[in-house]
Amino acid sequence: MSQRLLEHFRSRIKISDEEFSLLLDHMEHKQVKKKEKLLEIGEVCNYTIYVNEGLLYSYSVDDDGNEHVVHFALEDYWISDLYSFLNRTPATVDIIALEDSDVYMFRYDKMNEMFEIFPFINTFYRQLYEKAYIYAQQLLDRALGISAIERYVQILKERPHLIQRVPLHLIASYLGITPETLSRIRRKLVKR
Amino acid sequence: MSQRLLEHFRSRIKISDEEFSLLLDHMEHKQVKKKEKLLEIGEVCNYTIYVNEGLLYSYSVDDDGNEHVVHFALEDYWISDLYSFLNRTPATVDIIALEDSDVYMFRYDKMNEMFEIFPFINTFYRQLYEKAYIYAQQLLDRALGISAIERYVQILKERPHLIQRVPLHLIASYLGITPETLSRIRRKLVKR
DNA sequence: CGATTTTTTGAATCATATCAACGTACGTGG
DNA sequence: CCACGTACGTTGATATGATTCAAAAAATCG
Repeated sequence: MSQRLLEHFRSRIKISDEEFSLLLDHMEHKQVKKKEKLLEIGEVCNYTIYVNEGLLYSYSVDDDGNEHVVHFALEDYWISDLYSFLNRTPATVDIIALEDSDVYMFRYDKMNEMFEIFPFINTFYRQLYEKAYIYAQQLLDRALGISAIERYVQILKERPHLIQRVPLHLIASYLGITPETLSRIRRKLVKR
Repeated sequence: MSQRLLEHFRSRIKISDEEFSLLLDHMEHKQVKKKEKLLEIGEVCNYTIYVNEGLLYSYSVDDDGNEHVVHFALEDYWISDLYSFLNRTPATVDIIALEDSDVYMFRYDKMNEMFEIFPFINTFYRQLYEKAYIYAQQLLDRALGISAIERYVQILKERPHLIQRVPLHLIASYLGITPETLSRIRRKLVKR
């Protein structure tokens, strides 16, 4: 069911049922199995992915081979390697399903066509990226300004579902700390 | 002279001289003196500011009273408190001129009007925020994944002008480290 | 020039990483 | 459906990088 996706668009722009139906024709619908890889480092990213059901995440690998989780996308989130997608350069992240998932995808080839057929998609994406940018800035501000324990508490508050559905070592990686440190933080918090 | 701003638009969208002229009529042009404040924490942010000449920066103040530099905007950059601007909520940053500057500003009241008169502005902003989002993500990835010294080296490489024009304690604040640590990092680097 | 701001230096302390070991849970093939 | 292997989480000891506080040196401003 694409009800969630329709609501998602309607929260930002005016779109009729017919327009939405037409738009859906330009998207791809896919079921992905847990652990399935939707993008591999080095490939050019051809999709922006909307998560209708399930949970995907992306991670980069640094020069020392350390993985670093960049983004978790659960229901109603988008995920992609935007830089690779827009600039047609090799992706710097893997995107992998953490759970069996149901996704809708925009293919790069169709983007420009879409912006012509549906001018309102510009408005939609402008608003989407405004929000994404603001959120990234907030995370950055926190990453630099507050301690690991406070960052964990923030995430507990803001995205509680994440903690329930994601293994702790991935949360640690997302927070930029080691699993050991996260374990110790959690012990401290329980004691309180 | 608004030549730089015209180029700035033309790098993203098609815009005729007349359209640009009309667009300019919807913007405000201002000279600001060094140390002048363009936005104060608590106010609602009414502008997105384009830096034509000079250098502005924004910083937040955390619960412990520590200032944290969020953004440096030199020539051809934009600066604002986007969350405050879009949601009409109190700003969380001050915006201050670090040098005498020359800026063009979009006022909030006129934004919706502008999106109607100039539909291509949606496209422009979409692309602007795509880029801003990507950059913020990169910074975040670095903030969490690499050490202070590597972050400083990165900024040296990517925005060398910044180091030349901005006091080091503000660079330190931007990197999320203390001025003392930055001083020690620089000593190490010189020794190499 | 004097006053203020900026940068540097040193010593003690704190937060987090690292390395190593162990316990637990989990799913997968037999 | 059980047992084994792998993935996940915790704990301890030690090392490292960054902060804090105090002070002095250097640069900049009016």
